[in-house]
Amino acid sequence: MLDPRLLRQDLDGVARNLARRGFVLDRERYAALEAERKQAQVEAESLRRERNERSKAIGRAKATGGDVEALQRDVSRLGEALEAAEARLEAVGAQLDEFLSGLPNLLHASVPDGADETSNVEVRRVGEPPEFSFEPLDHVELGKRLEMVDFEAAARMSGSRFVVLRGGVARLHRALTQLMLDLHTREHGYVEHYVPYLVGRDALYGTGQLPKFESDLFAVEGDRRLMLIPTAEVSLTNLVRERIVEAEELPMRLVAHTPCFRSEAGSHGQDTRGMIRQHQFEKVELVHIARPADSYEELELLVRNAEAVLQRLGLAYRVVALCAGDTGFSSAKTYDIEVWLPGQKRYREISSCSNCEAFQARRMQARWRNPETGKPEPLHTLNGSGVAVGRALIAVLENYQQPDGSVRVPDALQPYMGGETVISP
RNA sequence: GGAGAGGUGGCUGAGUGGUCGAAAGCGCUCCCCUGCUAAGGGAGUAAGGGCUGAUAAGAGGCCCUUCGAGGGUUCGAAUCCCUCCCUCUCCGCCA
Repeated sequence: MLDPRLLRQDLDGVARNLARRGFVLDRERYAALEAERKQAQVEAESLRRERNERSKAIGRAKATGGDVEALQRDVSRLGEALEAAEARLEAVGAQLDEFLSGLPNLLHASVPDGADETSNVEVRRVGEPPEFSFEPLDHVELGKRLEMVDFEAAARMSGSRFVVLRGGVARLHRALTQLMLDLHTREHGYVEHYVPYLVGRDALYGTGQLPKFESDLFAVEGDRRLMLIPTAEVSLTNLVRERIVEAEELPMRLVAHTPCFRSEAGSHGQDTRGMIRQHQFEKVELVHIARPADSYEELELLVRNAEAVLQRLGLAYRVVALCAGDTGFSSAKTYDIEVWLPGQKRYREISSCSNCEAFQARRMQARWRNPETGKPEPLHTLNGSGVAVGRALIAVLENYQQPDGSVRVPDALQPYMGGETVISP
C-alpha cells in the first residue's frame, strides 16, 4: 500500500514512478473517487457530531429531570441522513481500497530502467563456472542415473511439478537446509523461527500476495479460509503485524526454513523439465525488519548473507539489480542472485532479495516508535531467499558431477552428510 | 468435539445504558527538590483517520472512529441481544 497522503499530495509524481514499471495509474478515476470520499466523509462525520451533541444533551436533560421527548424526536430524523451518508462513504471507501491495494510499490531511484529481465544490470560476478572434460548432464539426467530423483512417482500421486527424492540426493537436500540455517544463525546472527505454513488471508494481504495474486496460491478446502504460504516471507514478516516495535528491537533479522507452495498458474510450459519450478519446494528465508533510515544498508547485508551460502558451497554466481519492469509488486528494489547451472549453461535465479520499504508495513500496520518524534511510524521490511533449497540442490548436482555420473559432496556439506564424500548409485 | 470462564490503553486491572476514550497501579517522558546512590513532589503519556492550516514541506485548531471482529436494539452501547474469532480451565480425542 502506498501512503494515501502521498497520492493526494503528488499524484503526478506517483504516476511517473509507477510508469517506470509499465503501470498506468488512472489518475482521473483516482481523483473522482477521492473527491467523493472527501465529500462523503465530511458529511458523515458532521452528522455524527451533531447526533453525539444532541444525545449528550438528552443525557444532561434527563439528569436534571427536564423534558426529553422533543429532543429525542429531533435526533431520530438525523439518523436517516446519517445512515445514507455512511452507506455512501462505505461504498466509496471500498472502491478506493480496491484501487489503492492494486497499486504496486514505488521504485527506489537507483532501480535501472527497463521493461523486462533483459534490462537487469549485473552488479557483480563471483566465482568461475567449472570446466568439464566431458559434456555435463543436467540434474534430471543425473538424478535418473543415480535413481534418486523420480518425477514419475511424484506425478502418479500429485501430478506435474512435483518430485520424489531418495537416498543420497534426499540427504543432500536435507544437508543443504541444515548448512544454510547454521550459517545464518551462527555466523550471521539471525534468529531461527518455526512458523505456520497455513495462514489467513489478512497475512497474505499484508505481504502483498492478496488480493492481486490469489491465483498463484493454494487454498485449503473446508471452512477455515486458510492458504498455503508461497514463501516464509509471509509468516516471518507478519510477526510484526499490528505491532508497535520499540526502536531498540531494530533491526530484527529472522530466518526460517519452510516448504513453499505455488500454483504456478500462468506459467504453463515454462521450466517444465526438472525441478526448477515446482508446486512445492523448500526455502530458507531471511527477513529483516528495519528502521527506515537503515533499510538500504540492510538490503546490502541481506544480499551478502545470501551470497555467503553459495560461496560456502563453492558455486559460481552473479548478482543482478532488477530493472523497473522486472521488480515485484511489493518491492522498491530487488537484487537477484543467479547461480551457474552447467546443465543449462547459464545463470539461474536462486535468490531474490527485496526492500519493500513501508509498503508491506502499511498494509499490516507494522510500526516502530521513532524516538525522535515519539510517534509510531511504519517500519521497513525486507526479505530474501537464503537460499532456495531445491535450486541449490540442482546447482550442487550439476556443478559437482563427475564423469561416471556420481556427484562429489562439497566440503561444507560433508559434516551434514555423515562424512559421505560422494553420491553414487 | 462437549462444559465453563474470559478478551478493556505499553503492561496489570476497574468499569453493566448518558460529559467513559475509559478509575487506579506499574512503566515511560519532562519539570522541581535533593551535592553521589536511594527516596520524594508535580505535570504529561492509546491508536487510526478527516477537515483546516502559521512558518516554504507542516505547529496549532476543530471533528470522527476504535474497549477481540461483525451485525442488532437505542436519541445514546465498553456496558443489553445475536453470530464469529481467540485465550484459559476441565472432559473427550490425538502426534
